[in-house]
Amino acid sequence: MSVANTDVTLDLEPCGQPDHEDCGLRDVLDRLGERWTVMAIAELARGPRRFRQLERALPGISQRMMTLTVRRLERDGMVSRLVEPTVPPSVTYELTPLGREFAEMVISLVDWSRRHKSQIALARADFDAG
Amino acid sequence: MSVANTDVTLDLEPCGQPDHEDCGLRDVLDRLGERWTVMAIAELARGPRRFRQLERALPGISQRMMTLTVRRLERDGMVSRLVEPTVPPSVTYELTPLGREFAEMVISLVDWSRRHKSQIALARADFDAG
DNA sequence: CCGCATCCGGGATGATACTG
DNA sequence: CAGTATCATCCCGGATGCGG
Repeated sequence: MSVANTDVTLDLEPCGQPDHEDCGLRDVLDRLGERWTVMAIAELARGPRRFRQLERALPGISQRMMTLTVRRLERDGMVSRLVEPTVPPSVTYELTPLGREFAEMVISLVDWSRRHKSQIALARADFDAG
Repeated sequence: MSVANTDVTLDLEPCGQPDHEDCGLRDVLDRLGERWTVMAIAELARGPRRFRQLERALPGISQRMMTLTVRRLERDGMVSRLVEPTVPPSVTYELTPLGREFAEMVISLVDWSRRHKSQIALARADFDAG
C-alpha cells in the first residue's frame, strides 16, 4: 500500500479492477474541468447568491454558461435552487452540505493556486526559455 | 501562435479586467481540467515513475496525451524529468516539492470523489427523474 | 522505450436573439 | 431578473505513423 517515498498515498483501485479510472470517478472530477465550476463554487461558499449576483462575480461568463454551471451543480446535489415567484423572478442558489464539503477542498486549491501562480509562471518562463 | 500540437504552451487570453486578480489563476486551475493530469499526479504521488509505467497506470491514455500531460506538468515546475541515455532510453518522472504540495490537495479531491461518487450518482438520478 | 507530427471529430464554450 | 434556443467556434484529445 504505502509504496510512496512521499507519505501521501492513495489507493486508486477501489473496484478491484486495474481499470481504476472508470469507477465513476471521472464523472466527479470532470466538474473540475468545466470552465466556471470551480470559481462558482468558491463564490457560493461565501454565501447564498442570486443568479445575477453570481454572474457578476464571474467576469466573462455568458448567461448560457452561468445557467449550465449552476444546473449541473444542482444535478450533482452540490447546490440547491430556491425560486421565489415574484415579479421579476428571484432565484437563489446555495451550497448543500455535500457542496460545502466539496467547496472546502476546492477553496484550498484556489487559495494554493493564488499563492503559487507567480512561482508557476516563473517555472513556465524558465521552461520556455531553456 | 504555436502550431505544433505537441507544443505545451497554452497561452490563454490575458484577462482584460485589471481589477480581477484571478486572471493567472485560471492558468493553474485549467490543469485540473485536463483529462489525465489529476490521475497522473495521483500516480506520481506514490513515487517516481518511468514513462511506460505511468502510461500503464492510466488505462486508456494515448502516448501523445501521456507526453503532453507530463510535459505540461514539467513546464509548471510540478514534475522533474530525468533522462538516462541508455539504450533503449529511460526517462523517469518525479514530483517536485511544488508538485507534492499540489498533489496533496489533488489527492484529497480524488479521495473525496471516490467516497461520494455513489451519493452524487444518486443525486443525478433523482434530478433526472423529477 | 520514449517522443514527435499530422489529420480530424466531438464536446465544451461563446454570441446573439428571444421569452415570461 | 432568470432563463431558452440556435448557430458558430475553438481546442482537447484520439488514431495512426515515423524516428532516435
